[in-house]
Amino acid sequence: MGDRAAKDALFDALASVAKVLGSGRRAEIVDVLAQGERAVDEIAEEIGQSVANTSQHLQHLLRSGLVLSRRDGTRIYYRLSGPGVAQLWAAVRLVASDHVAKLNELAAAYLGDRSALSTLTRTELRDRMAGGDIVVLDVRPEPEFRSGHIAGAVSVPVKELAERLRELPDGHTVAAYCRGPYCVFADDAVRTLRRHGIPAVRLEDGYPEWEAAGLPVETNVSETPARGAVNLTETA
Amino acid sequence: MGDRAAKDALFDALASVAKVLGSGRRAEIVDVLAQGERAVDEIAEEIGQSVANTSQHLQHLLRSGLVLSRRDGTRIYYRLSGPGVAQLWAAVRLVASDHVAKLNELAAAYLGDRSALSTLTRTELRDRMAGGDIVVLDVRPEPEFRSGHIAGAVSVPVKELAERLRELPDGHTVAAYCRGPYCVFADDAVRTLRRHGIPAVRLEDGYPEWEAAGLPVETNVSETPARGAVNLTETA
DNA sequence: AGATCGTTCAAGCAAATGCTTGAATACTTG
DNA sequence: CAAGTATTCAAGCATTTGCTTGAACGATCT
Repeated sequence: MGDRAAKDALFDALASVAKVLGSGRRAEIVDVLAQGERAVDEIAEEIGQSVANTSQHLQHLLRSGLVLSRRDGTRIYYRLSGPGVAQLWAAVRLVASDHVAKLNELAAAYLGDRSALSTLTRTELRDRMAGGDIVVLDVRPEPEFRSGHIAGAVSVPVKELAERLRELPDGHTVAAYCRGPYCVFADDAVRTLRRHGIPAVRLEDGYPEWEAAGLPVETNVSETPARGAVNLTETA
Repeated sequence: MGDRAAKDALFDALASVAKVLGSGRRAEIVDVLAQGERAVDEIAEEIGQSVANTSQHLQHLLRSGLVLSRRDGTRIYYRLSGPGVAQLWAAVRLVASDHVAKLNELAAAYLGDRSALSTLTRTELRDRMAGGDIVVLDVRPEPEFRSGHIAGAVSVPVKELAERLRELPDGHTVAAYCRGPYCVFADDAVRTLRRHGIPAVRLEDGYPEWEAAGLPVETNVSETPARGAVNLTETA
């Protein structure tokens, strides 16, 4: 014990966790899975990669222990293996935003100019929801809403927002939220709403942070389960 | 804004932080730097690599923003660029210990059998120090002690411990601590002390966790500064 | 100024990585 | 049981990584 080879092997194993997160595509996958479990083809669609490539990344994540999978009927659903993984991803983002030089620039290039969009913190949103004068819109893709959302939120994926504006009640401010600080959905939603004269703000961070903070959430167990018994067998 | 290329670039940048931690040798470096700043040749010695290779890893860490450097006379000292980096490293270790299958096995191979060694938590140690019936030994290499240690601890690097046993006062239990949960120094120290009939326990984690918890520390500013004014110019 | 010490650079090489394409597998459904 | 769908495997490739060796650089000290 205490020899070089064993130490190297141990630290290689510790580092393997970081290594697997050290690919932009896998990071995107983790960002998606932080919203809840998803099937392979959905994930591939989200990250803009081929199904085969996405599957390989998922295998990689699986072998490293960051995700788990289960089969339900014909599809295989992946999920983060625990809350620690989402926390790790948050820690990575925090360090990046503090110390990676070009990050602001890249974020601006992807997110656009956020300066005109006002934001609400989690607690501000909670308080305004208690007041009842605000409509909360979950603008993430529908499966993410289904596997968990802010209690009382309504699902209107940003892609459908423009066509569903008339569903919104008059005379209320709208608060939109999505995956987190590096997600554009809520920004786009707020811009669309404003363009139509509806007062709108964005939740500063996303659903995972809301959930992690212990604020009220709803999970729709009745919608997803699909026909047949849910098979809990791990496919790992 | 919102296009694929920009999103990929953004997530590549976020993932770059994880990527740089995704090498066992760089992880060892971060583990060392979490104790305080060190010069290149010292780090090379600690991680058992050539100076040239260590320097390259440090350049890598520097470019990614995780560490900073400063020159003092003839040597260049590296340090973590902020507390978030140590937190990130802790998050990596936590996920690894929870989810990496073979980790326990590898840890056992490096650390040996810990079952016979009793441990103290941070708060237990703090309370027993208040009682005054315990001697606290910092068994890390001396430079790490010098750049910061538990208030009231005595520096006896584990390499020197066997020859310096007579310095220890009689009739006290000894608590040894080192870098953290994956460090062998305190284990080795406890084993050595026990072998000589001295009651000894190990602090469950290490100095960085003690410091992060806001418990009392001492930093020896007067010893290190070296001749001449400290040059604060970053060499990055 | 020259010698010395600590650090970095440059080139080279074996091994690993990320993606593609096309085939194989495993389950469900008719 | 056969057809269909979702996922994984396998091979191939251009690129990147981690380490080595030997030389170059930069600051200090005589």
